[in-house]
Amino acid sequence: MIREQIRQIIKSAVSKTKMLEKVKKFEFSIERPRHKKYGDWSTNAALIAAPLIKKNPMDIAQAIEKNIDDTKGFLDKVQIAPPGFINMFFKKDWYYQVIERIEDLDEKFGELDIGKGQKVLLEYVSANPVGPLHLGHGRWAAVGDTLANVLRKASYDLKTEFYVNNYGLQIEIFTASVKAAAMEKLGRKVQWPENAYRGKYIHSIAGSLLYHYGPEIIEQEDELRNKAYMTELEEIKATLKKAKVSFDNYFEESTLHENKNIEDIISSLLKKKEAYKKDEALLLNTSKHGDEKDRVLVRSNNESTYFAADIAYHQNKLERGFDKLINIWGADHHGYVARVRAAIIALGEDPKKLEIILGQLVNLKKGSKPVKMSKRTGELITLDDLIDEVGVDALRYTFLTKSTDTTLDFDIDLVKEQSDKNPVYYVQYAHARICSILKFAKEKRLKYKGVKDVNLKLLKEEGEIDLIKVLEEFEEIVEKIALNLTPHLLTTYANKLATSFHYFYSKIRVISEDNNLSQARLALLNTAHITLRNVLSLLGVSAPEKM
RNA sequence: GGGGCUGUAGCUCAGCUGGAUAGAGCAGCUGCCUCCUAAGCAGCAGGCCGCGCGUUCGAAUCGCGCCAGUCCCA
Repeated sequence: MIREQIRQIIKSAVSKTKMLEKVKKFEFSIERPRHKKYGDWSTNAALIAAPLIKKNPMDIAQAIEKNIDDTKGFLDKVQIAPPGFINMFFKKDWYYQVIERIEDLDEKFGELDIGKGQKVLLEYVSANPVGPLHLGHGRWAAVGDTLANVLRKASYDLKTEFYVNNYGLQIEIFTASVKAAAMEKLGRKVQWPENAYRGKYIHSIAGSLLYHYGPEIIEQEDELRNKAYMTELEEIKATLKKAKVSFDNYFEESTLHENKNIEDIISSLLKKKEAYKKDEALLLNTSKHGDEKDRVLVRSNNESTYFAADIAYHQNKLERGFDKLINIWGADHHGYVARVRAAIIALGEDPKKLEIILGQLVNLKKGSKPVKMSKRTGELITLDDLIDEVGVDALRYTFLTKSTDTTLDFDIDLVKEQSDKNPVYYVQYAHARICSILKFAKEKRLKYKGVKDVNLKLLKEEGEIDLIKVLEEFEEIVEKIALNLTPHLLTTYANKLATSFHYFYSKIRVISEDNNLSQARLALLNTAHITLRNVLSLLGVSAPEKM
């Protein structure tokens, strides 16, 4: 990328000054200045150097500037600005090159090789299959899916996974609830379990099971349990599909029990002397590895804990050869992070392989009133309903405008009400406008010849050059997201790109009497089209041809 | 009591691996459609970047302390 090329140029200029020969570590930044008057790129090298060699930063800057060797010839001018910035201005020719490159790369524009050779497993959503997905799940679905798209674009060998919690107390209560609902349907006397799930969906699952398997299913305990949660899991998958989210793998917790993975992990931890007996229970020595206290693996009634299963699960992931495990967890699980990390250390694995994105929660609101989200009250707004109400595009985009670090107030009324003015439409509208111009060109029987046969030098308006500059940033955005796991930067960029395009659109007419100029502008339009399409595709948001 | 996250414009939020005049959307006000879609553009107004101290040539950004909100654990 261009940033590294500039870094090399500055580096060699610095070494030619011979000022920093005695300095061992010299790190400076290459950045895009906020204001145009400071050029296209800028470096603080002189400011960093000043205290190291006790010289005036302006003098150092001047010395560096004199030694800049622009072999590729894309620098128009270099300026020194107080207190010691070196600002570089690029020739327009350099930006014309960007157009050629984008057109050439097309849908590959934005691809990077930074992740090459790294196997990554991204686990997210992982909702218990005992009820429909709700708003909070939707946030992680959108964030996780887009993050996955970006990581793949950055050449990571990525797999996505949904951990299905189909074992344990929750499932038993859920099964008992479905059973009670089924019996009620058959007119039998029912004792609803304590803490029963009471939602409408419980009754519809019961109805569906009775319809497909007859009343006998009620008495077949294992069958009932499996069919019940699998029915719900299918619902979850359908909702995910609606949200345009798909997983490479659904990993069922029960397999860890069936394959004795949990037993194995426990005996191996005992052997390593990481686990110990206390009273009748078995504990893992997590406090030795940074957790605040030791945690129970097996209770005194001889049942293994959820934690034990989770250790086995993570071990399983590592055994599958992943170099990095990324988990997206809701912030309410944050107390869990330390103990899972500790467990990984106890297993003798590298805890750095585990990266956990703790996503803050979503508060659902209707107007100014908070809406309680509980699976058991039965009164809950499902993700499915929500997609119907606001649309996938608006939903995904909205979720991706916020950093995972912020608690999100999601006001249904507001999102519905303002849907016309939602930022997603602003971005999509830019795409529709591009298509509209292309359509108009077609009507005029004006055929774009391809960048090789176009005189790009005709592009010299401010609105044109500025647009190219924004297009060029796309790769940096992909890089930043992949390295920092911050997919929300994509909407910030999408918005910037749309703004730049809308400005271009309002100032510059693409199709005109001047044929050569029209061709040049069609080249630019084409690259804007490619970039916007690629951005929207990473976001999982549709790119409409008209609106 | 301990911990995670947050505190930036009236509202919802970007920016936070330190940079030169702090941004967007919504809400408000003023202009702009005989011309590729006005779901747009241009402009106005709106900010002790929670508070204090520190580090630095330079702090919304880093460190420490405090205050507030939220969630988790006790």
